[in-house]
Amino acid sequence: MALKEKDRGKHDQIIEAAVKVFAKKGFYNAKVSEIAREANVADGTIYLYFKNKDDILISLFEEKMHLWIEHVEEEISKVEDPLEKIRAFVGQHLSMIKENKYLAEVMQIELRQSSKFMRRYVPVKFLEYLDLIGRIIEEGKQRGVIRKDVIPAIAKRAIFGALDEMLLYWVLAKKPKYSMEESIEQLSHLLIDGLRERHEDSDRLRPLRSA
Amino acid sequence: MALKEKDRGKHDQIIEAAVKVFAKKGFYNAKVSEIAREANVADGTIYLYFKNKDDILISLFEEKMHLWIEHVEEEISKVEDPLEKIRAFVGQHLSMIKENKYLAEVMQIELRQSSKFMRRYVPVKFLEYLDLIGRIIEEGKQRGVIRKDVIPAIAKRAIFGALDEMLLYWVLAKKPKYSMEESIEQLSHLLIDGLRERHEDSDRLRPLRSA
DNA sequence: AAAAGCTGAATGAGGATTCATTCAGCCGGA
DNA sequence: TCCGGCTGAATGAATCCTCATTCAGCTTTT
Repeated sequence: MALKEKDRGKHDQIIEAAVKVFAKKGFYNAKVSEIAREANVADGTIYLYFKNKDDILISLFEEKMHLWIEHVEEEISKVEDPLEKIRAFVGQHLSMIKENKYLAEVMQIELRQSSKFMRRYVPVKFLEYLDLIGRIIEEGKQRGVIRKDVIPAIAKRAIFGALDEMLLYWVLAKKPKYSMEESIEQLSHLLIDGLRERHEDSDRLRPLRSA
Repeated sequence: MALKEKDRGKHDQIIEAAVKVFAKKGFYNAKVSEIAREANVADGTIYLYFKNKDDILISLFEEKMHLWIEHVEEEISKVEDPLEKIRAFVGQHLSMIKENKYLAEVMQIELRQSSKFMRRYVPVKFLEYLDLIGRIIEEGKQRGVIRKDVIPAIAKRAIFGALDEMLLYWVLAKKPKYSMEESIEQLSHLLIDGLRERHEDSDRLRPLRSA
């Protein structure tokens, strides 16, 4: 009986270790034997659970992303107003680094590489995540709080990009110059103002919130 | 006497070849011998001009980015209004893929990796590029066309991120669903609306341009 | 004929993957 | 209940292959 890791199975142990090692070294500089060591498992054991090194990374993406999407979806569903959902999404995405620093690092740095150079890999889960933003925008347009001329497919990428670059900043910066809260506020304001429909009536100068 | 490449020197030949090969394969999957072949040069020659493989990539970043910044700076200086400068910047960044597809791909995919995992490398030129946006924002605040509460250091990253993700879309998509022009318009509108100061007077519903 | 520039075959390190071996736990027979 | 045999998960040392880098010699320039 396992003493540590409360025996969630070798598969999970290995994934967990891989997140850590990939985050620290990057995929190409990470040694399989290092992952094995971190997972308290023999080198060979890894090949009982994964086809090869690539497969570890891809499984990691899919599984972790899946959990993350579920989490974010739930948080967002608690909010009514689409524009406030945007704010919530901003908050969630940036908080990824608090929830799971290593995961954020791996997603940040390795996902791009992989989707470009691993021939067969299509980042399904990533697209799903993107679409989460897309759906918020659709809803906002429907309800008349987001401009009719916003194209969700474009806007969702722009929004994701803005968030992701901010997240990258925290991932890389040793000593960040701005607090997370401040950044969430800035980003939300920028995006919400950029998206919102401006009605004839008086809301022009209404503050976004009492803040 | 060189027949092709009109003898701009081996150094440039190698950089040019490296851009192509890195774009196609990614840094880690690119073979030095492949770069040599592409550059019509012997493997060993590369080491007369560069310390090692890493050095090729870093030189490439610095040199190419330098040229790119000069180009963008010039284009932007032609525009007066800071908000229109934002539009110009958006246009320029997205056009990178037309000017130099391979370069765009390398910047997109490899720069992140490198700044995280190459211990000593600080992407000076990248920071310079970011700052270009920062200065536009400062100016806009000064002139009262951009909100006073926008923090340039944060906004510049958000803007860069949004642009870069869009660019990535073109780099990766085989069959893009949206035209470049459309995307430039969408992005500009989103960002300009997000940043602009809204004065008491009537510009609330003034269109961004006749479009 | 030096010097400088270039060449590309040879080297050797590094690391992913393999596979012969071990052994903990289970089953059926006595 | 105890024992011998069996199973397959787990191990990790050995293998094998892939390049980055080197350098002894060749070519071109001055």
